[in-house]
Amino acid sequence: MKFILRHKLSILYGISLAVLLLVLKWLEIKFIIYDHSLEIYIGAIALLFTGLGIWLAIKLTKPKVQVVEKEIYIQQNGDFVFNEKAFEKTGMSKRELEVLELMAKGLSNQQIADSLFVSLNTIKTHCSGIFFKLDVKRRTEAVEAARRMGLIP
Amino acid sequence: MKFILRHKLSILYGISLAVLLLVLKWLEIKFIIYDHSLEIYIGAIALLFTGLGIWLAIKLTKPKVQVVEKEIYIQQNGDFVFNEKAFEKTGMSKRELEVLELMAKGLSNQQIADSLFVSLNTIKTHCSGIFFKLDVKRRTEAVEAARRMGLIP
DNA sequence: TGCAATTTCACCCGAAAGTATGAGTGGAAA
DNA sequence: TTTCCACTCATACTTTCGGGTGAAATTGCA
Repeated sequence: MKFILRHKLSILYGISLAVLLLVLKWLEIKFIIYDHSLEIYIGAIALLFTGLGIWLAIKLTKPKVQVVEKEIYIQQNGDFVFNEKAFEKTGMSKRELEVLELMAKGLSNQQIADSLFVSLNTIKTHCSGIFFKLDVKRRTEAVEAARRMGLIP
Repeated sequence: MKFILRHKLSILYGISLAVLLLVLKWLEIKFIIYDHSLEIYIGAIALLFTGLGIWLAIKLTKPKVQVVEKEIYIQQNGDFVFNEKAFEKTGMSKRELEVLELMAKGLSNQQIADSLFVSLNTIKTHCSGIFFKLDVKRRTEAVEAARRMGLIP
């Protein structure tokens, strides 16, 4: 069933061609026309006008535009205060905090590297430092911990 | 000039018909076919396949997708309230939400699997579903998006 | 100027995450 | 009863992450 739905148009077109051939066969019997050049000629006409129809439809019909509304959720929490004390307690450097913030936004190490114009290896090093200082193992854990400590909103 | 531009399509179609007639005439001379039913038959074929072409084109042309971004503001006042509407809009299942919550706590896929007493592969499948429905690529991104939408605290 | 901390980068390797595809099961709806 | 969907699990593969280690370059401060 899936196959039929997926190839609906191909199948329909195939059927159309089959019908055309049948019509031609019928004509052959009807008029006892054995000159095959007529069949070829009719086929050419059919193709030509199919093309014409497609061209006409494309030119005449207004371009179909499907408007998709994408909702963007924006959180406005002005009540975030950076916990300076907690930050100092971790012993994190400024650069590490920068990386942590980008990490919390969901960026990959490569994206963070590109944002800060440094190499991927550098970001990895910073990550290791962050994980060590926050006493965590994974980036998601780090983000969770940092949020609880008030280092990021 | 204006007239030509305005009636471009009509003119072209007229020309097409004229060409068809000429072709028919040429055939009449060429094959000395005096049976007018053939002309009628060819005309019918032409019309039929023009229609087929139009129908095909209409069916085949994909609507251009235009994404309109709609901003939704959420005010966060201290304590967390679950955004039911946003949740329904994502189309996520209950199970996926469960996985998302554990994910946001910083658990690894294996830990989530152990918590929910299912296999690691199952969690991976759920993760893929979550990422698709939240339109993100990574777990950290998913957590960020879910938090903004008010799905998790 | 010299030292310490920070920042930068590199390489290797294993673990974890994520993709793609297919499939089986049970419950609810049509 | 059939169909649909959520949930489950699997295999195979690619990409990203993170650990370990070492080492330049830079910066800030004594």
